[in-house]
Amino acid sequence: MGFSKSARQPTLILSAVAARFHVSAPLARRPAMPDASPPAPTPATTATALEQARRDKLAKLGELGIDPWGQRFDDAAAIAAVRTEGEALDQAADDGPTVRVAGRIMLLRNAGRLVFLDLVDRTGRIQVMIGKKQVGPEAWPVVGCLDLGDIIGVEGRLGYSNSGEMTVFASGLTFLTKSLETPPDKYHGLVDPELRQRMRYLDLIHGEGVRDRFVARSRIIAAIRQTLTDRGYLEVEGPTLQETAGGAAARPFKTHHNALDMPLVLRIALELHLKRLLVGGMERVFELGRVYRNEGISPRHNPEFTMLEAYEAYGDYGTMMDLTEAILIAAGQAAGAPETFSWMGHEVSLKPPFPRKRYDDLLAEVTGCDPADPASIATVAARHEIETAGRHPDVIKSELFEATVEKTLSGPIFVIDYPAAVCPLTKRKAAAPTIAERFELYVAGMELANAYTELNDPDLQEELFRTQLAGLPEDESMARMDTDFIKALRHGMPPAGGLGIGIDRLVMFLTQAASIRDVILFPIHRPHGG
RNA sequence: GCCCCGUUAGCUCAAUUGGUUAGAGCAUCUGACUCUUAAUCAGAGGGUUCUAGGUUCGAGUCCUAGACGGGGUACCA
Repeated sequence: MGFSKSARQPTLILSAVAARFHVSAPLARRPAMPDASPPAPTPATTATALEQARRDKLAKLGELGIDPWGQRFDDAAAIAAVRTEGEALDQAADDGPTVRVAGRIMLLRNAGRLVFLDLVDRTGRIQVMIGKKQVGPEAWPVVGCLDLGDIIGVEGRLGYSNSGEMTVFASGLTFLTKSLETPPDKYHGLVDPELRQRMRYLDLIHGEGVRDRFVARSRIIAAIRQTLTDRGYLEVEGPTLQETAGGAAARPFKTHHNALDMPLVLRIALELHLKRLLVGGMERVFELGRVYRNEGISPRHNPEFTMLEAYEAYGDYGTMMDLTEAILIAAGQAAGAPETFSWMGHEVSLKPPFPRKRYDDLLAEVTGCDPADPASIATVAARHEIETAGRHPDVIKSELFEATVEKTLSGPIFVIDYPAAVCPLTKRKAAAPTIAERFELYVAGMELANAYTELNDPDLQEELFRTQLAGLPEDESMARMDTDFIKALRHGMPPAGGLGIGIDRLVMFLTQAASIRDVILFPIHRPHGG
């Protein structure tokens, strides 16, 4: 849908002597609805009593010849820019410039024939004063129709009130949109976390720092894109509907395609298709996209979340460590995060270089076991009530690491060189085949990034898929056989480094949010029962 | 999935050991006010106490089940 010049709001005509309120297109000119039945009568309950008061004002605006749903309103300045302009003014003078702003009425203070209101737009807040004498008795009734939450445009002189508050002294007002619902408590705002998430639009208006956090999210993602494209990466889009959900260990969401009459799953990772593109000669690729995992919900897990994966031919996990550090620094700056701060009970520092520690060394430090000795690991694992019987030593080691080491990692810290058996997509160290060239970046005990020197030996990849699948339900293994992927590897994938970053967790970290739901605009919720 | 906690007016919150007609602020309505700042002042209206059962002379409060949410835990390499 495009915009046409004809839809432009007629220019406000102001007289220096007697300023008038602008009157927009009469309500009567609006096309009648096909079923021109009268508005549904509203029962006299509390809920609609509040709404009815607003509907009465809506009707009154119509009688005054004003469209309560507004039209295009051009040339409004950002309130933040107006405030900057106002800072430079002499507070005592009354010859400030005429400014034009638009926004939502957040506070309304009625002092008889004088009304003060706080107008908010995406950039800031400013006080507006409207006086009966200043606008004349004809236009004054419009002011009586204003409610908290209404959206208006205002034109007037920028100056200061007697009490020193920067103020737009209205000479013209354009009604832009009526709000039929009562806003939340004007002081406390919306507090109930359920309402805040289900009605995020209200949370964005009334919640302290909520909009800032989502602005930061947008800037973080832009900074990541910039960092990668500056390094010659191409952004691509892989399929979200797949036959086999590979690249991670998670239960997928299942769906079905009717025309093809085939089951499909939603992707759980981006990895395997991006690697196909490495085979295809796209030597530096990344994707920023949604993945879906049919798992539990927690302050750190949402069923759909945003992932970055990046692959660089001729690199390795060391290349990706440098890239990860560059991305975090750029994202931190974009979010305006301080260099050091406290988050989730951890003291964290964005000061590079981030420390790098070997997986086995951390395990030895924290648990006192000998990482090279399966018996020693099993003994310590048993003390942490980890099941050891009949399990691969690397799996026990991995569980022990998660149970003991993870929570001690304040970070950001690179944990490097993982036990190979839990890394079926990773290249082994040439000199030590039981060690995989993999790192995870931890912050506040939470995994933020995961990277490998990518396994590009098709025969080994196929073997790892098979052995990992043996005795394991497919849901529980990340090594889901993907013969098409093996076929691609057989054509030759260059040696490469690959990186995955959980964007939601990164945004949590950089905006110091306690829950993933604070950084996802519309996190999942059960429907309310009917 | 399991454990703990919560749900009272549009919003934010009270309500003694189970005891009168469930209160307050904001919001709404009526009135006053041309310099307010969560404006103020005077008055008024507004409730299926999440739902369904139960115990009791009496339930917002106790019990059972359910719904929704928050935290934890399991799962999530």
